Amino acid sequence: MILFFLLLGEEDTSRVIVHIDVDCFYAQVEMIRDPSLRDKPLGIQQKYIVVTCNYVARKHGVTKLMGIKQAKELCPELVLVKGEDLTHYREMSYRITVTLQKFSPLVERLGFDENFVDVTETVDARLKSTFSPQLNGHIFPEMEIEGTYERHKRLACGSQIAAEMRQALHSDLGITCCAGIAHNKLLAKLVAGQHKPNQQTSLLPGGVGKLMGTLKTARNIPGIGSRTFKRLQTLGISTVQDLQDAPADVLQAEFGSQTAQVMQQLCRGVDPSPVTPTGPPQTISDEDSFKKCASLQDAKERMTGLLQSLMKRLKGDGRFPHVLRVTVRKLSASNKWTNRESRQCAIPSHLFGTGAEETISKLLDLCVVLFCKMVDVNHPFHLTLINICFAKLEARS
DNA sequence: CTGGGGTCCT
DNA sequence: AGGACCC
Repeated sequence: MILFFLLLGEEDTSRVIVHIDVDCFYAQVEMIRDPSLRDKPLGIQQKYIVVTCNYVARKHGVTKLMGIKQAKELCPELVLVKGEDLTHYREMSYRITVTLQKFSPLVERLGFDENFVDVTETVDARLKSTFSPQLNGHIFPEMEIEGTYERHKRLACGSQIAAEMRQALHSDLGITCCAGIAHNKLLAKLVAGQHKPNQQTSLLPGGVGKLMGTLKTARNIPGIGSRTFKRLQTLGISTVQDLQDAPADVLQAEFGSQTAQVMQQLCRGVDPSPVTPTGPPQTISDEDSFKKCASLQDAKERMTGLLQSLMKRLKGDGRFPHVLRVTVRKLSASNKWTNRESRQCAIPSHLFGTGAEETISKLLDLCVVLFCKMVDVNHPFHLTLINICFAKLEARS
């Protein structure tokens, strides 16, 4: 059956994908830790930025990634909680993924607060009983007639499973979220945003065109980032409709045939990418940004702090890293982005044989070597960020 | 006065 | 080692 679609160059619409998107994640974690924050406007602060805020704060016009100063102007009573230490968020994030894994082993994480779950097999199993599920939650596009979803049993079944997932997250962890249910990852993610917060939306296959039409520009298509969007604008392409109408040869000339084809599929709501189970992290990193770091002594103190925190996380992970990477950001008049430099080296396995103190001291020596490959410490320098990353994590050898 | 993370590809 | 993308 699937072969038949593929041979005709058509899409497989038989999958059922659920996208789970936690409501204002960091703010929820802090409200769980301190319930007295629930009815107050709450912002999570990293350096000078409100990275996210609860819905009480949003009513006052506070938004994600807003400067502290502007947020306080809009909402003088805004309560700010520092969120630079991600420990609690990371822990809750993995608890959420583990809870979802009870419904299907096919769970893919996207950042700390989103998960894709492929529930196709669960749907197939449930539909073998004669039971016919009712659709749970909102539907897109909205329709007047209820109960006409007989053709969409699989979607309705998926929406029941999504409701069960959301119930489990709420009763087990106290977390509320949105869910989107559709036949691929792109559409599940996009439709999840239709009704917020703490609601779920299912996409009828006939609503794909309309859903894609709700996007303001092609930049809002996941997978089309700022860089690609600028190149599209160069070609006079800005809206999703522009992209749908763009001649294939124009896109191929700018991006190459593979990228062009993926973009043409995405803008039509076509996304064959599988839900790839995420597993344990590939890297463990810790970073700090600051106004100024201008001496090797200062850098060593900061790197020691990062290493201490990383060693604790490594203990919880159980694996050992075989690569160490140090990244710095140098102060530069123009682009604050992309001006990061990194150097990496192998970690001798014997380094983790002794006590933690000794290990940290030897890792710091390696960090300093890497650091000095990027920064000439005999001349004045001005750094605004240091990152240390453990990579090639393996079971130990 | 734009975080602190992550992924994969080139 | 850097660059794109995601949150």
